[in-house]
Amino acid sequence: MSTTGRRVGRPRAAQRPESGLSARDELLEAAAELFTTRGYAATTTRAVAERAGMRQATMYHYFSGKEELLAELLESTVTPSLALARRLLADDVTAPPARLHELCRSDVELLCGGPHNLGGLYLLPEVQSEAFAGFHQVRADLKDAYGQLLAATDACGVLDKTELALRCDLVFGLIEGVILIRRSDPDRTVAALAGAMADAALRIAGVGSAGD
Amino acid sequence: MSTTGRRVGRPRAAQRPESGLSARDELLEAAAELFTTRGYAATTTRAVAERAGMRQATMYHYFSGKEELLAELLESTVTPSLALARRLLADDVTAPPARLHELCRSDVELLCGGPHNLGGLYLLPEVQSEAFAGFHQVRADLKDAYGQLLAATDACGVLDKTELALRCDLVFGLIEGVILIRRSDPDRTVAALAGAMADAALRIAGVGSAGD
DNA sequence: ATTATCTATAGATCTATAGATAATGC
DNA sequence: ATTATCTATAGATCTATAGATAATGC
Repeated sequence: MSTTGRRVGRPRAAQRPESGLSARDELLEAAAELFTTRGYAATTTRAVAERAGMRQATMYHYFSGKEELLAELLESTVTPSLALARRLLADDVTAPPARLHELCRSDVELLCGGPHNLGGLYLLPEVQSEAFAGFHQVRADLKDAYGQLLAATDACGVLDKTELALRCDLVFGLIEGVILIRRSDPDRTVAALAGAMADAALRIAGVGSAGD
Repeated sequence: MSTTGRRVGRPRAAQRPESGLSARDELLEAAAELFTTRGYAATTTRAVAERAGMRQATMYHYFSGKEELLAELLESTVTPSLALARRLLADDVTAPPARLHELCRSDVELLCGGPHNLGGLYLLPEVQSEAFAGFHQVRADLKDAYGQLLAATDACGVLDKTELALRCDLVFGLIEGVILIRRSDPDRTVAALAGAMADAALRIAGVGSAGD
């Protein structure tokens, strides 16, 4: 029974109060802050490790390098959204527009939720590389879910395939655009913004009431 | 009268066909490509210079460093839009919704126009630094112009100040979001997208016809 | 003389590995 | 014995400057 936080292994050189996180999570947390504020390439492995409370070389005990840190952070931004989208797709009780609204709303909340505008990581040019195929796959699945809900929303089948794809791009772009809004105006009330964006998404989808 | 391209100064080590651009513009062009595809911090001064056809040290004859290159590229993405916005604000013939529509449409065209998704540079975390105050000022002015056109569009004065500010954020966010759309789907027909986004912007503004 | 370029390089990094060390666990 | 950490460092950069050089201009 370890009452104090004494752990296996050589003690750290710079002792700090216990964060409660595992060393691995301390590194992810540090990387999230530094990558989002200074940029990925501009952040050194030393900066990440030291902010996490350990020496540079120790990082390699947990990650093979910066790239692995980024890949893990990226996936954490889309995985919860995809899980929600799958739940909403399976829901055959709620009307499609309400489900689309809910997906948009929660997605905005998730993207704005954490302390570090993690969504902004996806804007890094480096992310286009194939090293992040896992992330791109999850994101593509998420977008596909948007497309399915959009199609369901257009119950009468007014829109053809091309038009649906265009609206999907617009809605998905609007929602991901919240990353830019959050960046230029970080102290916004998230709940209000999320609701307004979901309303806007429905208007773009073509089911918004004319004068709400 | 110089029929050949013989110029003052020591000749370049690696001779290439005349690009027609000044050395300064060759550097900006090279930087635009590399910054947008590989990222700012990941791009070395050597990479920029060599792609522009000169040696690394020569770059310092034209720019004080990478930062100055980025600052100049950034401003080039918003200055034309602001000029257009000012023209539209001064136009007292065209109806406000049509002017807002035109601003959105051209803005999308400008952001998607060049060969290099230059708008994407604005997503770089480094840009938040004060070194780019000039760019941020122009962008703020542009957003302000959007706000004024939006207010004019709401002729009856249905929306209060807060609601107008929110819609301005949404519209501006939607338009800038085209950067993300372009990145994930680079081969899109720009004209169609620009029209669709301008339509979507008007719907968000609250003046879209219900069933178009 | 002026200019645009070059070559060379000092100094400052940064990454990733090798190998030592100081805990706990058995 | 196992583990988490440390220290030290080789090798590979990258930036920015100093100073030389090869054109044109007068």
